[in-house]
Amino acid sequence: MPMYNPKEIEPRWQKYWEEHKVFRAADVSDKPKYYILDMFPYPSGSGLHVGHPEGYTATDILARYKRMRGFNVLHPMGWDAFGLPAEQYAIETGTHPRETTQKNIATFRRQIKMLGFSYDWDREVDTTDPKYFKWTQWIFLQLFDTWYDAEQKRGRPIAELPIPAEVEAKGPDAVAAYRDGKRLAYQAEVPVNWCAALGTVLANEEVVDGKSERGGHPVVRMPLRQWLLRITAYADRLLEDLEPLDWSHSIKAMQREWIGRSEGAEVDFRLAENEETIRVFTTRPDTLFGATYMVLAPEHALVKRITTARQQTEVDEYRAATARKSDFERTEIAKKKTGVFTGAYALNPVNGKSVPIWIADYVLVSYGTGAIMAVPGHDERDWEFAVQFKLPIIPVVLPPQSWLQATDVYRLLKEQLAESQSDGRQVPTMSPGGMQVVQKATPLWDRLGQDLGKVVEQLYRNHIQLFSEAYTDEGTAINSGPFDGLPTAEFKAQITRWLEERKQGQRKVNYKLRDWLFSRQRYWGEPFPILHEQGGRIRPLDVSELPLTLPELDDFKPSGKPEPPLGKATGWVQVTRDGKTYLRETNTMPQWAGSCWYYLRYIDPKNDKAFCDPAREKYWMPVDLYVGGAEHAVLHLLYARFWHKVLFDRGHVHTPEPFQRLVNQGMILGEMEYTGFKNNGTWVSPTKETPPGLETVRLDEDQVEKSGDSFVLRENPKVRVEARAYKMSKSRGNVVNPDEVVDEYGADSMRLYEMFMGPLEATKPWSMRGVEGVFRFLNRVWRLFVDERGDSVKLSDQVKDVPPDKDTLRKLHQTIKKVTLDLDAMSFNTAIAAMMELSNVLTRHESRSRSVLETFVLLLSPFAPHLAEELWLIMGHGKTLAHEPWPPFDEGLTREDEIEVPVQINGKVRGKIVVPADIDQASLEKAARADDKIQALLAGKTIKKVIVVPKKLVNIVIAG
RNA sequence: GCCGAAGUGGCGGAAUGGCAGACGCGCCGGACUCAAAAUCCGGUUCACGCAAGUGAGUGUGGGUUCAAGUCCCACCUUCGGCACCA
Repeated sequence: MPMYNPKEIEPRWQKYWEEHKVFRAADVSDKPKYYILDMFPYPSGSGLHVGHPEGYTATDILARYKRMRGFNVLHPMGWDAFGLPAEQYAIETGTHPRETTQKNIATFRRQIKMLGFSYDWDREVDTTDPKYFKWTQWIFLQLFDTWYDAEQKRGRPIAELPIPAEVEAKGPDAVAAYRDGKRLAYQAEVPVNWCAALGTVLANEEVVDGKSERGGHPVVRMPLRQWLLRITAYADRLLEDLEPLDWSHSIKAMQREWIGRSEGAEVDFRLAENEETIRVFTTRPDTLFGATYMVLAPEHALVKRITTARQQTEVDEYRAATARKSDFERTEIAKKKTGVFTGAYALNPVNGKSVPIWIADYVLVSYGTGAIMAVPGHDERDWEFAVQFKLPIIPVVLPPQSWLQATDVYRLLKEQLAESQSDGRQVPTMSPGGMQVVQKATPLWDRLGQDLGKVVEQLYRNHIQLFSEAYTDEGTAINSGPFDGLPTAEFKAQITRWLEERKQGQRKVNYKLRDWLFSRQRYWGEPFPILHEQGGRIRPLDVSELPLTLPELDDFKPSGKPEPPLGKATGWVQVTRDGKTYLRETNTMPQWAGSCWYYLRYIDPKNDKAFCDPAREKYWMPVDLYVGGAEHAVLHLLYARFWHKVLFDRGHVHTPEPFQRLVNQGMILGEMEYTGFKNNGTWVSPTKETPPGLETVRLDEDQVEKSGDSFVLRENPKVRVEARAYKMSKSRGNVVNPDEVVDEYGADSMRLYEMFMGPLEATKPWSMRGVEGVFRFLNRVWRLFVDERGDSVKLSDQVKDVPPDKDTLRKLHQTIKKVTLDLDAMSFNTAIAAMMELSNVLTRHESRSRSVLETFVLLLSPFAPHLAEELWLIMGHGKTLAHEPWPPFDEGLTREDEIEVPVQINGKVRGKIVVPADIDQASLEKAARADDKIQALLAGKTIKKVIVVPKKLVNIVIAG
């Protein structure tokens, strides 16, 4: 009974591939290279998830395809194995994270191998392997040894940093401190997100809604000495170099937004009372004349010095309250603005007017200068604040009429006008605000020729308080002294020059991007290769001392204080060098570190002299295609690009960008679920906000039916039910385990289904029935070759050494063409559909041409490699098909002899004609007109126009 | 609120401005079978009709065009990201 048996076939071929090293990438080769990379996984304890193999299958298909197209393909896999869960588990059970990690890696490796991916396993990397993180530490030392030369726009060795004479004069300590302050890896006392439950500091991006991303524990802000990486120095280059990359528009947009470049000016406001100045950043220097107050962030250093005695208590209280709030709370309660007056005043540099200085938590200390000039007329936040605290509002930008006429003021006056013209009756009810508008408008009415537009404009100029919101776009300057009448852009340029001439301001570019908080108070991470001398001097380890491995610990429990657990390893921490005693850095690197450069290590994974051999780097880089989940759209990709640029500046890699093309696979959701709702036992339809406390009932597919736009209960069609697929999660119980799928249908079916579900980049629900569908397809393919009724596995008698008939040959070449073009476009689902069509055609034939079947196997082989290898073997080939040339197609053979062309009358299909494929335009029109049905419909009508699209259609336009 | 992606049969989805629904699932009918499963063949957007057919139809409303799922404008919904960034 030689049935298709993936359980037997698949392990056998996996063993063959491994033993024969079929997928080894040559380090040097005359062939063109193709580097195709997957985002390597974090080997979690729960094993592989069906989401992982989606991207891996896509890249594997392409890797196999590219090999057949004659490329030397680099397709590696590895493990991003440092991470919190293993340490969390160690804290709970005392198991060493290394042990947990190795176990998890073994599971992942087994699961990934079971799917038959063509990885070059000799290149496997593991970020927790000292042979690997030796070079992670080495790259950190490169960052430590680099400063950013803003003039040359590149990172340079710290030894080349010019030391100012006055620093030099203060001695070697001052010079060292100066250097340390310029390095790309530097220490600073920064307010960090301290998570007591995890016993660690989290990066901003690891904090979601004021809670830790992992575990959902509360997070508070506290100042701590930390390592930071000066990624902000590279902000401009990270932005500019994004442009030419072949990445999706949306990922580029997300990165751009994250970097958040904004152009504007820094302006200095002198204090009224003393010599202090407050520097603010603004993107709208053209609104300076409308600055009626200033706001400092509560944490701003100047607050202490400027607060007057009278306001002291209030300010202190406000500052204390702010410090207690997490970032989350600060934004949560953002609906209503809060703040207090400091008692101090500053002088507006453009007109010398005195403006009050407030503090408020809507100003962030970490952006710009931590202080703003408030222009309530033209900034929404300032408007709200000014209304709240009754601060003056001065309009300095005249909005266009289109905006003015969309305001409540305009609408109100218009209504008023209509009322009075109709019967002169008083408007029965009018708000006090409305009354005011009318009252202010009345004297203007006759003076401005009863022009409503002019009246509203005049009201805007003189009574801006009547309006309900700030106008924040560009317009024409008003109330701005000599600058009146200038359009915004021109004004900005002029005022910036004006400020620069008076040394009161300058052009300035700001970024949302912050320096990267690079240290963690954890055990399971790369130790920093840094020694601390008493007195604060730091000394990097020598390259020869790398790798610096982790000390063994008895327990991994956090101290509950911000001190990292490595501090417990006293023997490890104390070091003597050249007779001096040093303390090792006890922070460790974050999980991102290892993943920032792994793609380089794959190129030369065993090198112990360098992170990567330069000649090999030159051959393989950049990565031609990088595939992974969109969750890494910003951080991983931004961090990796940053490290790559530093390595580039320091001459270690030859491309400024690591990943030429990036594709994000979509998420795979659980199976579609139907949910009904019951209230006290009675079925109810869900509403927009379904009240809590309703009983939810999982419904079977045949209990529901479609009615209009929604699904309803079959037994009671008045009751709507919810139909949707959810994210897979343990708690929902809708997780699909690849082991089970492979066990039941085999790896080839799993692979094929993952690709057949829909476009790679789309989010799509899983369906076990769908897996069964592709499994049936593979069974049909098997039966094309093998007679299942025979006693042993051998080629079916129906396969004959005969040339194919014309139709089959055409279908074959059409399929080759379709599959080839679809692979190049990564449209895997339609390529599979094309192969299904071919197999459907072949199934119908009693006898099958051997040459057609051979070509078909080659087409199928990247998708279902095990089955394809087996069939190739059955056809009598002695070795793997992995390096067989990809079948070419003959364009001439794909063409049909006859085609069916629709004939339309006024755009509606009214008939179809069969004509020779190479028919000329005139004959096609003639044939269309000659068709019986068409003639009948045309009888007695006037033809206005005939459109003939060669080989496509004829459209006859008639009158009436 | 802002940015991005997407809305097509019962479901997943397919369609260089040129026959909407390829392919698969599900369902219906038939063949094979004592029967079932598996397999093979046929049908399957909806409405009306015995049928030939007719009409409607790609989130909604407008527009461009001989022709719109596809292009333009406005809006709605869902998903992803960002969110007091001055």
